[in-house]
Amino acid sequence: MAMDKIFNAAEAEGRIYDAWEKAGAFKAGANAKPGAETFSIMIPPPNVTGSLHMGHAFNNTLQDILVRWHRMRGFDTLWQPGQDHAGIATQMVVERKLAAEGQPGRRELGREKFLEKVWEWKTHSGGTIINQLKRLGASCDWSRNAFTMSGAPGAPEGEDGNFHDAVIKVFVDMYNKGLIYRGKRLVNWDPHFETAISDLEVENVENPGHMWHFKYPLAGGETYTYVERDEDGTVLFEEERDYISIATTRPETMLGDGAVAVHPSDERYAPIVGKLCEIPVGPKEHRRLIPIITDEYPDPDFGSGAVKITGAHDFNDYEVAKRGNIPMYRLMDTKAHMRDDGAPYAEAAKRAQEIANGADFTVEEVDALNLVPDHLRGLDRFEARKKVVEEITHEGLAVMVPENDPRLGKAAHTPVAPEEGGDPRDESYVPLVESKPIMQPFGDRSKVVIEPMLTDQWFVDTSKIVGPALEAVRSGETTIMPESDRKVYFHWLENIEPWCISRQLWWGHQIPVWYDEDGNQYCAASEEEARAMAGGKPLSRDEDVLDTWFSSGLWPIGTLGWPEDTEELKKYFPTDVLITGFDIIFFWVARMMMMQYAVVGQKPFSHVYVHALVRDEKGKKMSKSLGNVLDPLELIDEYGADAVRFTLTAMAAMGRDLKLSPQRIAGYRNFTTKLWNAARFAEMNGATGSDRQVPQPTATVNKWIVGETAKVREVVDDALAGFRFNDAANALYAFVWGKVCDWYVEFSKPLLLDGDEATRAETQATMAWVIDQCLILLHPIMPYVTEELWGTLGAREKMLVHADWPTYTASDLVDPQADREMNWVIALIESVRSARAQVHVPAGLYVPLLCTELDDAGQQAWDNNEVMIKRLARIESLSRVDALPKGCITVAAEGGSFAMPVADLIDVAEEKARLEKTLGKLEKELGGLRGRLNNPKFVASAPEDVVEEARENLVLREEEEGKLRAALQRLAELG
RNA sequence: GGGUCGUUAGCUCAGCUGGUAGAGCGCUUCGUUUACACCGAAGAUGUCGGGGGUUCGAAUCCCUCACGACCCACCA
Repeated sequence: MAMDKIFNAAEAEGRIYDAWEKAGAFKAGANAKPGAETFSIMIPPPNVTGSLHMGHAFNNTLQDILVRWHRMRGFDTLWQPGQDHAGIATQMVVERKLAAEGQPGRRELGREKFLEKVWEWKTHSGGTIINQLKRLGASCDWSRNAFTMSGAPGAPEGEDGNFHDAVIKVFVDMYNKGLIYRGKRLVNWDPHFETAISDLEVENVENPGHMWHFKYPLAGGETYTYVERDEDGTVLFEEERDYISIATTRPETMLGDGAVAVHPSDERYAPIVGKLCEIPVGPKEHRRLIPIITDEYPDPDFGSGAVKITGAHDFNDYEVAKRGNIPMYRLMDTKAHMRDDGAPYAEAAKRAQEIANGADFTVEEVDALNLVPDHLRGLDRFEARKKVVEEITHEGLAVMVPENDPRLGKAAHTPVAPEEGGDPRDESYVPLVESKPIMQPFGDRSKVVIEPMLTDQWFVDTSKIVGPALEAVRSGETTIMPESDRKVYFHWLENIEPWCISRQLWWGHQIPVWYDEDGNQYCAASEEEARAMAGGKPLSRDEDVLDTWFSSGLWPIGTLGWPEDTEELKKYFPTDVLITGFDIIFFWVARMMMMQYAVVGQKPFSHVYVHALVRDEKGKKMSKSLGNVLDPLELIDEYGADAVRFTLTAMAAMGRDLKLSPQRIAGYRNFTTKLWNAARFAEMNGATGSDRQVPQPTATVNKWIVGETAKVREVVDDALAGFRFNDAANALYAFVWGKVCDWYVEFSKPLLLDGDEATRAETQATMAWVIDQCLILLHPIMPYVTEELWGTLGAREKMLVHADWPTYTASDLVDPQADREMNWVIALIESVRSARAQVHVPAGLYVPLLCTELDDAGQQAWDNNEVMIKRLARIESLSRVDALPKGCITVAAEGGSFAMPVADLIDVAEEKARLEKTLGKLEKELGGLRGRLNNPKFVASAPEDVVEEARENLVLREEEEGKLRAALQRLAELG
């Protein structure tokens, strides 16, 4: 049956993938040689909510290449797939779905019912990305597909793995070792999802904002002399003040101030340190007084040099408050609305005043106090901010400056006229509100401003487990590529902060800690155990679940059955390579390193290959909001999975962003077509069904291509071994297109069509073998076309996916004689074609070739390859002559001089120009060579082979130069 | 503010441990020769960001400047 002219990817891909799966081709250990080494890769588990994007396509293509390559080489290979339960993302998706369907919401359903809904959703919609990965051609062992919530309470049938057991066991063990603790800390609070999140889940974004300046009046109307001096102590400014000036970007938090801090060395405020000042907001009759304290934190050169301390709503203030035993008043609820609980303001303020005056207090008591004035209670924090600013300004306690004060910036704001007070000096004074960019923290999923919040959370004491993770990379036990990411890894781990692992969500691994009535903790793998520990006291379980990354941190062991001592764990752990994007080095890579060492005392993987981000053709990050997203599935539909994979591979140079354009993919789709047609040519000429033996041909071309094949095999193996995926892809592209298609197929035509029986048979066998080698070597990158051709071109014992990867070497198969000869032939053909084209000899015209001199090697090369040269260079005949007739175009070859007598065809001036141009280039080269060789220092200090090479080069170039000059000479005689 | 990376042909990028610059796309001219027009043949284009230095020799190593990107960070 005749083959089509192109590969029908859309038709073939599904069929081929099914065949692979049916054959169990991807199963762990499939195609392993007896006693083989193992090779294992853990897939970075995509979120169950995820769908395949370009980053996944890239990431998984690279993994698949390594996996297929090892599997073909006979390793005992495992590519472990699975999904992550993705706490926040999944809970969000299900809640949205419930809302869209008009079903009862999460809170109405209650925890248990809601979780049922999540599992339901997971069962029906959680497999999307698996099918998408299959379309890419990912050869994961799907029979082992894992899920980070498998085996959790409430998990339905089919989700009965033991990942949950692993997570719980790790928590309990770490708790017992003192590596996990609970405490009231200031954490990043996401008011949208109403949960704590870790530092890593916060994105700091610069936005235009304001900084207000307010006056905190001194208690009892006290005054002091405020003096500013320059470095020499000269007085710049001096006035009597009854207030201290405070700058803030968050006026609403003033309600929770516990103190005002100045730097101990700041002489401006020295007279008032230790005194009390008044928070200029809230009901007048209950104005709170707070102490002015000293702390190293305030920078005297920034703003007024005085900082308000709100320990419960700012990370810096929190530290200051801890140092100074300043009460931390929490102002907001879980939605970041101003608190609306507890006693009325007057009562709370009274107690706060006692504390400010020195009364003893506890953290719990302070946290219970609601210092939000009654009329602000329940307001959104931004609403409250507006009100606070208004009230203070109206009262005349904003710092006033002239309208033209540079600090005001360009942004106009309506000055609020003071009802009383204000600055008496000039009516045109306005409140000092600086417009400036402010760094604000946002939740990476909610996109809502994060609120620092004082809450009880669970933490991993990372400082205690970070050591081995650092040491492993320092010592090279685990390597991280590229180097720059290794530095990033170190930098982060060397400055590691405690990891907040509790989330106020429902979808996740619930923390295995129970409390009795007195608040004592019982950490155990089950409620029964906890109860036993508590001596039968009534217990209630901690409501929180664990950060998703806590469980994905256990991915390498959890997917292999730990804590059970499984065969797989013994065989495939530690894994060999982790391939991942730089964006999750901290989230995932670093945590896996820490956790695996903490739990099983071993590295999770030997190599980490960090790849770049896929961007659009303009270098922009692909994002839905920008609308520049390239959907890998659409691209696969249009160009085929092989083209998409090859493109990503060819562009996978380490360390840089990868800008993807459809045009590029089309180019590699053309490459698959090229390969297809080479195979088609082979098939049409009976060059199929290689018997897997390396051919031992006699014809030079055949010897040559066998050697070229061996060379590229070595290049590909070396490249893949070094994770230089692009080098492998480019070498194969150059070989298949540039060597096999451009030359070998062309050379073979006269042999196959007109050669004698033996030559034909030999060429068929060689070509069949070469094409097979192309398919084998390309298979890891382009699995579909290659598998299809493999099946088409012969009856095989095994599918290509399990074909034996070759081990022949260049030193075995390269015939230096054949190599030289073919290079000579190719150079001659190229020279003839070039000369013809430049003087416009009609492309189809066969012309005679004259030869004035030709050495033995050249003669032999000609004789061995005459038919091929004649065909490809369009030569009619070769004759030896003593002198060239007038009007020739000359062609130089190593060891020979050729010419084409085409006097009636050529334009003398054009030919002259051609020769001169060539000569010009040559001369430049000669100049460089002579310059170097005439330099005694070069000859003395350069390595011998370099000098030798230069010498040889010089001889060759000079020979060429001579021929060109002779040709010009003849031309001159003609003209 | 700290860190990392980048600046090479019109575009997108390769160039490992220094030996004198490459690929793909695009462009120009020619071509339908029995694998392929998703093709073939022949071409053109670079003071390798600027400036110093080390070296016989630097796109490649060092210093410096400029521009760009990304990551981290508490300046109220």
